[in-house]
Amino acid sequence: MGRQPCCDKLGVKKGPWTTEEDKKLINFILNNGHCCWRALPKLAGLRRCGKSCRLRWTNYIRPDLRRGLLSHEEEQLVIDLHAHIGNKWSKIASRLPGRTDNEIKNHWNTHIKKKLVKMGIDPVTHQPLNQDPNSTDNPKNSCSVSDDISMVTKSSSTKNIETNGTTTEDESISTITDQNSSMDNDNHQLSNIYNDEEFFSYLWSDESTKAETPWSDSNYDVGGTLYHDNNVSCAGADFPICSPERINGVDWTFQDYCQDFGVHDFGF
DNA sequence: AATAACCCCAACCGCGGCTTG
DNA sequence: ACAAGCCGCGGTTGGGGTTAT
Repeated sequence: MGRQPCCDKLGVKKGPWTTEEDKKLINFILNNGHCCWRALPKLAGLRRCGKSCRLRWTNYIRPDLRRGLLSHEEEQLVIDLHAHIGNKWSKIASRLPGRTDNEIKNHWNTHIKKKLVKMGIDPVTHQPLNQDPNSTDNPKNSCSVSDDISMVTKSSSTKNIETNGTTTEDESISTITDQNSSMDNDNHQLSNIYNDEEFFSYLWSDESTKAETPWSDSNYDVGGTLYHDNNVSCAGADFPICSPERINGVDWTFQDYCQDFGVHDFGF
């Protein structure tokens, strides 16, 4: 009955990944994809459990990741999405290309949360801290916050966030869009997301996946049919290279990604 | 210079939903 | 139908790095 055990708990390594382990993981996934996380460690010669490999790949190694702090616009988007859907980090991350749920969660807990509290905003309800969360009063009367955050707060506080997963939309999204109207091209993607009225119904639904992110947008699906364009030879092996992807107005290739987060150290 | 306090984030843990046999 | 296991998600933590004293 049932499946085989996921992994042999005995002899499974824990803790920080070494460069050597990363190299093995990258080499294996680039050559074979990650069709099955359970089998991957053994096939790749890693003494890790599949879960750990998946985490390492999705949160750190994945070539489409953007490193570094979240931009101001990304931060605003996170705040607004959080006001709508709460701690659905994976869904929030699906709207920030190159960002992981773990990264956003960390950023929320270490930066945004504190920032909101400092501004007198409850990071859970997105209401002013001294105001009854159920109240529909205009928060502007009871709270003074910075322009950026107050805009977000205003938008979220004029909305009924219900626990059953439905919400009554109003002009809040366009409010934010107005604010973003002065953004440069790099930020248009984000403002478009704000402006996407269908987006929030997408988020509420179970249909939402990461299918719209650049990563799973076919170009980076190493588990499937991807790397269709070119190959590059390295250390006697052919590594597939994806088509350039446009993120925030910049054309990226797999090599760019690798260089950006240091995979060149592995010999790519 | 030493050390205490704080910050940050990679990685682990546990749970729920889904899949498999 | 059901038990066992996988996968993905959100919460939490440990330790390295940084700043303050």
